[in-house]
Amino acid sequence: MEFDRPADVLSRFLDCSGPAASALASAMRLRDYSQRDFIAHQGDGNRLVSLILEGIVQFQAVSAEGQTTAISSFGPGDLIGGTGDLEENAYDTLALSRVVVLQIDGLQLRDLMREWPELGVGLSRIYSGQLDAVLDRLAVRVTLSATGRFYRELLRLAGSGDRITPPPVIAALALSAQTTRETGSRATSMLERRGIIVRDQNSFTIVSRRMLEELVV
Amino acid sequence: MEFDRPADVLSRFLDCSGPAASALASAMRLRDYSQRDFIAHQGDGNRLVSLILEGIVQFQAVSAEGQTTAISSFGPGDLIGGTGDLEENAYDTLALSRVVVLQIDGLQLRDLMREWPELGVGLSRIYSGQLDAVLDRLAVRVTLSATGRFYRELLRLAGSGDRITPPPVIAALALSAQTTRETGSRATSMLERRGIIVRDQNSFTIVSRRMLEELVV
DNA sequence: CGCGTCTTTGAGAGGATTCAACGTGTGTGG
DNA sequence: CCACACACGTTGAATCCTCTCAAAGACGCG
Repeated sequence: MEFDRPADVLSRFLDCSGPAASALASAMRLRDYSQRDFIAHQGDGNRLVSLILEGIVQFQAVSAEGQTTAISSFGPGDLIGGTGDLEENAYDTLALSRVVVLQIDGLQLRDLMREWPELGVGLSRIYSGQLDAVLDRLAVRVTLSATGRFYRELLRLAGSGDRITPPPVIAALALSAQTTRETGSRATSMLERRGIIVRDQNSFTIVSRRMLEELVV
Repeated sequence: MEFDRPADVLSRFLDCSGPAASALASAMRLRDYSQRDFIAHQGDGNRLVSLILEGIVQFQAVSAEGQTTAISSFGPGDLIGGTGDLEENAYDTLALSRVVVLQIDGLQLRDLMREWPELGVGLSRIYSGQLDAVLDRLAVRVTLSATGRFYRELLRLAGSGDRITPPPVIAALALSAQTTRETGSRATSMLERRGIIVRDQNSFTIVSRRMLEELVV
């Protein structure tokens, strides 16, 4: 991916014409972050708009007591930062892996959109998709129990298959289910005791998908 | 507002030219809902995109045990429904007051955007604003305590003034702070006991805004 | 080998919800 | 006009879900 010209990448992600993509590309700067870099901090203004080309970006909030919880994570094709209207973020933005983005100032993007309206088409599609995803996540957070969310993430990870290789990292799964390692570990061993899953050295097999699905409450 | 021509309203909300607004307006249907009407149910597909002209729309999730929690609420200028990509909503959409919307099928909107790219500019601005708002709300949900969220909603309701008339409905406030009536009531009477607010028959006065703000944790 | 990360399990604490009961006001239908 | 249902508010008590703290072992890496 990083060998493509930025304009091509933009044209693909935003589904826009060559000239528009070129104009935008020349206004954006390529930037990369290594794993665990902070892209933005809680309290920063988010004037900068970044289009993720590669890697996973996670938003996480730290509560008053200091524990951090993952709010949401985004990948290639997603936009982070945005309006520039909002005063500041209520969360940290960090790179979960090596991350490559194209960045532009929010106001400058707005100006460019006036010149190349078609850019808005792709942007609105992306934003709308992210909005749906986040709303869904919020609904799940409110509706489901901690273990329920954990099981749900497990099912999502398994996809349509029943085997997960390599075995998932409990801590990471728990974090993305917005709970703690310990809760994840307890939930997993409960599944194992009940025979709903089988674990071995290098894989994770769902024996009874139905039973697992019933635990998502 | 309802006396304006739809095209004018659209032009204002989407910040687009007259012709584009007219084209869009002729493809959208005006529709209104009375208070407490369901606009969409949990599990429905959301092919339909609605632009809110008037009224407040609330998304609420019902958990397995049956209690409902408000996820987010939107007002005039906001968009509900969306991509059409997502299979189904994880929440109910209901009218909190009388609501007037302009509706269009999501796919049809996509076609129109191909013809009038400038529509995307306004749409992306709206979506991006909503995304920020929802992310903020998610962060708050994860970070703050139940009473903290309640106090925060109270401050938001008060705006820059110190007096709220008519006095807010505790139950509604609690719901929008994603907690229960009881917790809201307890939080309120605590404020009163400590002299941070004063309540009478028909108003609600914040005596010490600073102290109230300190309780938002 | 030491270090850091991951996992596991137990015990404890705390926050928030749930259940229950009661008083109040409002609107509706007989 | 009155009885009644219904939503709201208040308070107490109990419960339960999660998180925190703690400790210990396994594993991979430099």
